[in-house]
Amino acid sequence: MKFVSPGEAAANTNDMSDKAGGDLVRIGEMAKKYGVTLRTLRFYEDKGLLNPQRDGSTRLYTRRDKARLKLILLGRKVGFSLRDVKQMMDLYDPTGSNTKQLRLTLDKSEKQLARLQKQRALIDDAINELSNSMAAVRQMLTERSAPQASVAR
Amino acid sequence: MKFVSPGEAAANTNDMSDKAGGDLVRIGEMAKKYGVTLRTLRFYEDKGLLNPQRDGSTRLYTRRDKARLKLILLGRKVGFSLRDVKQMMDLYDPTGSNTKQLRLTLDKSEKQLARLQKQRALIDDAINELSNSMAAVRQMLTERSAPQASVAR
DNA sequence: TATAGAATTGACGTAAACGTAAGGGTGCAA
DNA sequence: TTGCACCCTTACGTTTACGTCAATTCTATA
Repeated sequence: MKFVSPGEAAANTNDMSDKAGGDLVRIGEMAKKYGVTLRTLRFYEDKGLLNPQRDGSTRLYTRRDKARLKLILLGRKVGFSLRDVKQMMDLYDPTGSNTKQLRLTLDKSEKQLARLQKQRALIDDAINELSNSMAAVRQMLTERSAPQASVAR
Repeated sequence: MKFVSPGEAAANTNDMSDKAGGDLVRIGEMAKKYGVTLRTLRFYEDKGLLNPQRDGSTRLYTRRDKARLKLILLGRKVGFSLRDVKQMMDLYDPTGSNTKQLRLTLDKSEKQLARLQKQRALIDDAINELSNSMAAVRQMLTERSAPQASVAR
């Protein structure tokens, strides 16, 4: 059974033969499309974040999987753990207002935002400290005619 | 053989009986003084970052060890790996201008500074993205009378 | 002297998100 | 038929800086 020959895959328009939304892609194309490795996609699946169909043993990713992957990548970008992402996504219910999901997401987001701001503060701190000691080191290098070392004493 | 009774340890002024600089402290006090665990101190020693004297099997930290620990903690704070810290400290030579050490330190520092700035940029990015999606989620929560979910589709 | 408070050396465990083989299958073009 | 290009599962390895026992010993003090 054939789905998309690797060559013409990019030229794939809208087939829409399948009710669930056509354009099934295999793992290689999926990976290329989103800049991740095959291992990553399989890993996400293993962790319950993705659930592609199968043709025999071959994974086939649908539009839905792509949407989920986008969310995962966004989550990862803003610093959520995969566990968090999973928790939030698991609450998604196509029928319903998803209030719980949204609330949880908002809650986690607030906490994550706080973490990020803290991290930024730490990094700013580190940058300052580092800049200071760099200045000191430069000092010592320029006046290294006077042999007093004061770094490791 | 007794060194410092845990109680009066804090009231320890300058003994200076030993040529190498007195005020030897054991690991417990050392840890308390610098806010690290015993495990950490032993770990640093294991990695060749510290080299306390011994009284039998008991570690005794000198002024020199304290200075080194301070450096380690500073390095850690600005994001150096322990390996980096060790490399830099290993070049320290009490007799000499330490030009090599200083150059290496400066070199590593520049790279680390670049990494920190990159990280800050990433975090700023993340903060922005997160803020945006939070706004979107809030939107959806306020207008959740209209049951169109658009998060996980 | 009994006991509590330090210290010691091992040595396995942890976290996160994959990397990296190893070994094997399928389909298609030359 | 050979040879790629893909795909699969299983499973150990990686990284960093320690955490967490476990079993034992030392020492000071009441």
